[in-house]
Amino acid sequence: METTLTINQLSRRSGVAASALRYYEERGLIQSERRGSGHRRFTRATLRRLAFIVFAQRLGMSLAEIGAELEKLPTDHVPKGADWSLLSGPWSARIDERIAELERLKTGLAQCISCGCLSLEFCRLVNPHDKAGALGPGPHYWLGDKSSND
Amino acid sequence: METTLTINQLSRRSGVAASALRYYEERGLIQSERRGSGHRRFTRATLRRLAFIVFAQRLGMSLAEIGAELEKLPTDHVPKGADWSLLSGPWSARIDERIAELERLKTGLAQCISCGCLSLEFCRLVNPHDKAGALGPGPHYWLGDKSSND
DNA sequence: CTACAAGTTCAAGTAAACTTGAAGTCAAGA
DNA sequence: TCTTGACTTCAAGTTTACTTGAACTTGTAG
Repeated sequence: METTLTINQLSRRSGVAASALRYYEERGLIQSERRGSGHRRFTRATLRRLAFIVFAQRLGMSLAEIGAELEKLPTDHVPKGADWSLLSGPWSARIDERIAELERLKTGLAQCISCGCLSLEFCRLVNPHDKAGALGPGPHYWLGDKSSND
Repeated sequence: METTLTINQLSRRSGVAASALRYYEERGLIQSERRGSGHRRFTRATLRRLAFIVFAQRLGMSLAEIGAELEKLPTDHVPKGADWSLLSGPWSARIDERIAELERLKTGLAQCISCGCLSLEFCRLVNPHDKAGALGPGPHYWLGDKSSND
């Protein structure tokens, strides 16, 4: 039994389309060795890397951000539990923040939207610490105007 | 004092770019009256509608989905608290689901990814009830292959 | 040896959610 | 009246994350 995987094997095992895998490789998120013919071979460790990528996407991260995170993994050996754990601390915090925001939204939905008090106040709900920024597509900046005098 | 808002006034108050407001109007998410000149005038109620739109986007909904939700509001009068409340029930549930997923992800980050047990198992974390589907961009289907015999 | 499945590259297409630019019209203060 | 600044439309461009198709090569089972 071979210890490496072809692109379609990896695709089947991970659920990520082969075209996406090629794309990820092109973006530097995963790596492969090439056979003489040019065919890719992936190590099984790539499965974990992919799990992390999918995971992070569900958290709303862009591939660019994910790539930056993955660069924190050591390159001198195959990353193991301890290496992944290094990432997981900040990530738990990240998830907690997101959960906290959702809780605020939920409260706001009940109180603020339904009662009719709503206008600019809503911004504090969505983004209480004024860090409008790279939040993906969509309007990025309730609270964008600091000196609102109208 | 005018009771209606120009597009730039609405933009400043909502934090949503004027170009985005035109786009939303084109998509039917908001409405405006037109002056003889063709200039748009928005009612203040539009602010609440916008708040809802931004809110929903933060929950990861597409404009199409948001539009569908907004259609549930009555058109025979300006929606008030009670009307918005009608939407808020299902929405709380929606938020709760999302929070639950994040909790699962958090657990999984600690246990599954970092310990090394990971591969296909991860799917159950991301999508425990096998409803891979329209989850936005990204690989949609850990668990996409029911009959994995390799 | 011959199919045919599986692999390759590269360019172009897609979808969502906007933004930008051009070219022109309208409104308001000095 | 003149001159900005705000507004209009419409077409085209942008970004992210891929997918699709064409044209071609490799690998393998019979």
